Amino acid sequence: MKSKRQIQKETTRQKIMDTACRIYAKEGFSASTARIAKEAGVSHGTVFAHFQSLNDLLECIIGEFQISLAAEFHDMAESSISVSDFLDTHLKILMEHEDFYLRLITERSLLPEEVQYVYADNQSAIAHHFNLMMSREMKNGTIKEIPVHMLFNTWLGMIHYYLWNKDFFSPEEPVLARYAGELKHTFLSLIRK
Amino acid sequence: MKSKRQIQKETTRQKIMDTACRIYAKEGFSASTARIAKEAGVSHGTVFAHFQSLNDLLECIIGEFQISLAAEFHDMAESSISVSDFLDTHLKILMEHEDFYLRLITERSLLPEEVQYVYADNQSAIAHHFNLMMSREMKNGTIKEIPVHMLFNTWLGMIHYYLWNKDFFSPEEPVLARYAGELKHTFLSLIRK
Amino acid sequence: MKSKRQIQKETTRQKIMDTACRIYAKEGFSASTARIAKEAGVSHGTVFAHFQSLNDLLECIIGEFQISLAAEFHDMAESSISVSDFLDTHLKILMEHEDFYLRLITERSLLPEEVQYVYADNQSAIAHHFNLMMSREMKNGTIKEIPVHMLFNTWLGMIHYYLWNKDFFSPEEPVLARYAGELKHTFLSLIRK
Amino acid sequence: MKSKRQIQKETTRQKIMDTACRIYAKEGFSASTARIAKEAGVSHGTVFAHFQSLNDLLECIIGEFQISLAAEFHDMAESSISVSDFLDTHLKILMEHEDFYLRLITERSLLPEEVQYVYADNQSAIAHHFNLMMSREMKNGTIKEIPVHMLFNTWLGMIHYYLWNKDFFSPEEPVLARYAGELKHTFLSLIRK
DNA sequence: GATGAATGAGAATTCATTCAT
DNA sequence: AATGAATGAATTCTCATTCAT
Repeated sequence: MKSKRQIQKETTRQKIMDTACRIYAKEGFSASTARIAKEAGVSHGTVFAHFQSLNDLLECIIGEFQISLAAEFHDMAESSISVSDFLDTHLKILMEHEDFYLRLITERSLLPEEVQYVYADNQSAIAHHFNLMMSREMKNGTIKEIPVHMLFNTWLGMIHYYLWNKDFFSPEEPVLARYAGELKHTFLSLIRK
Repeated sequence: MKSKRQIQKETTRQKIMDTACRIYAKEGFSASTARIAKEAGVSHGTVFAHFQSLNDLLECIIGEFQISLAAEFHDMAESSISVSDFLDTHLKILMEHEDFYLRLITERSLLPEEVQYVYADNQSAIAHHFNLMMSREMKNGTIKEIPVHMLFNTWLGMIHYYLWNKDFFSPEEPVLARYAGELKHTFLSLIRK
Repeated sequence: MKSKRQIQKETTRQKIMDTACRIYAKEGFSASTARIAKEAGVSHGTVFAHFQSLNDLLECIIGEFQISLAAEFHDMAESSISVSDFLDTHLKILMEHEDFYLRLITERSLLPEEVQYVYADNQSAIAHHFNLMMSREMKNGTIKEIPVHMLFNTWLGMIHYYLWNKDFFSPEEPVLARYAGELKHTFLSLIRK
Repeated sequence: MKSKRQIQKETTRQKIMDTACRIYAKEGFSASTARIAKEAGVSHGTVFAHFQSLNDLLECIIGEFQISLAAEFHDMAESSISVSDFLDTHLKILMEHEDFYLRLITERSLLPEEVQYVYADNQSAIAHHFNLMMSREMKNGTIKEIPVHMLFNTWLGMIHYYLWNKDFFSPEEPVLARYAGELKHTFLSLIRK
């Protein structure tokens, strides 16, 4: 059982992470630690009482995000049998985290190196599921014979392209929700024999 | 006819732009104005004598870049008849400017909003050429019946995906040169009936 | 008789002081209170439960150090008859505490004013012994007729000079151990008629 | 001939250095750059426009100080023939810079390493003059046969001891002025046969 | 037109100290 | 008595921008 103080600590830490996450999602990773502290309702020093450095904060936030994504993807892999289901679920998961995911892919270069590895690891987990499924379909002869990694890159490329150009495609509302159908349909048309 | 002074002014302006362009391509858009001035061999103040602000400088540089890209694309459109040729030329043009183009798409969030419109405008010029060609091919029945704008987004999505993940795909040497063949081949396989 | 709680309190207090002393000797007085608490195995707050402030801690530590030095000097005074013995013992005592003593004299400016008085008091105790002995020798006609306080200042000046320039004279190993003989010999040569 | 701006620049730089020097002499090297800027009547940023970093400022200030001391010592070496003259001049030079010199020797450990070499270099220049003179005297048989480097260390040890204990010996007025005579007399008595 | 010294508003980070638990 | 999370002022340093020369 946790003591009151442990709970308080965890609460504060989570408050900082949530606030940072929200601000990063809304305005990007260049938000200052002072800004985050203020918005989280804690002192500037408190941020550094919980995180060694800004990099550490970023690592934790992005790590947590990736872990939660990975968990969702894992569940997805179990349940989704058809390619169509898979793409639906993939899009659905990304849609639920669109803002933050968008920042992650558009501002990746601003982030410390360590964080980027976390990202890469996670992507390859998804790729693995994707590839297994596509290989199966290919054997069944329902889709074209194209190296599976290229199929994955094409699919993710399409999604990222829409996210990346969100302000062009859908400045106000979420892009993925709006174009999910079209994306999936196009991809399926492309891979179909 | 231009006075000597006007020529001098133009020369200085171009020197600043060229230097900034080179530095941005090499090290990203976080390079400081002082750094650019020094490398261009002019005083720090001169940068602001020619450009109202850093944003203005960025706008000009990126605008110029897009215009030059657009010009190259225009020439391309004339000469390239087949889809295969078109993709080759598109890749070739991007390959020639890979460094700067990569910075442009990976660090876009650092750039002022105004710049982003410039970018969009240009992309649609390319899209126009692309769409014309694809429509023609579709009529000829050589490729699948898929909305042309989706084909364009898929193609550009693939290219950007490789650029954006350069550090994963090809950290040392240019990505596009290395994967141009695979990209083109995959795309052609996908759109073929 | 002390209650268990009082004993515990005293133990903790001493643990903090010992740890601080060790850290200060090794790394200087800029060590943080958090660092000391951690190394002592107590919470950061505990340091301030035992000492009103950092200054208070420093005062206590340095006070204790001086008292222990004074006690050792007192014993020395009893047993050492000749000047040569006296100098030997003086050096021996300082050698045993070289690290902390060195920090004390090289980083004195970081210390609170109050501490500096503690230091002064102790030095005069040593001076007293020194002076008694030198006066006796002077009467015996074995050494030059020079005001005893000047002899003391010369002697201590020499020692401090070597400590203060330790990084020049003997960066790795203890300075005093290395130069004790030379120091003593020189001083004796100087005061001899 | 210097332009107005060059003069202005030099003036500002010197103003910062002079102010820093004054503050350091009065209050020690822990004075903040903001404090120095304010007192010098310039913006905080200006300090860093003239000096790359705090370390750089310190290096410049201490370097300049040592150079000026070295110059004075050099002149001294020419003119002072007797040991007595030498000691007088040495004391006189130090007396003229007592405050800063005192900070330099009492807070040396707080200073960046690079600075410490500057200090060491200068000391050895003085030592060289001192040793030449003492060797000569020793040959003449007017003083005791003691290794010259030990004589130097004893002399400098005495001076530093008085400076270091200034608050004990002479808290209000300069120490060296007050004790110069006694210091010189004692040293001469000690080295005389 | 070009200069470059000066600006000052931030940035991340540290640390002695407090106080509710 | 001991805890340790929270504080916030202070630190060095960066950088786009201005303006007198």
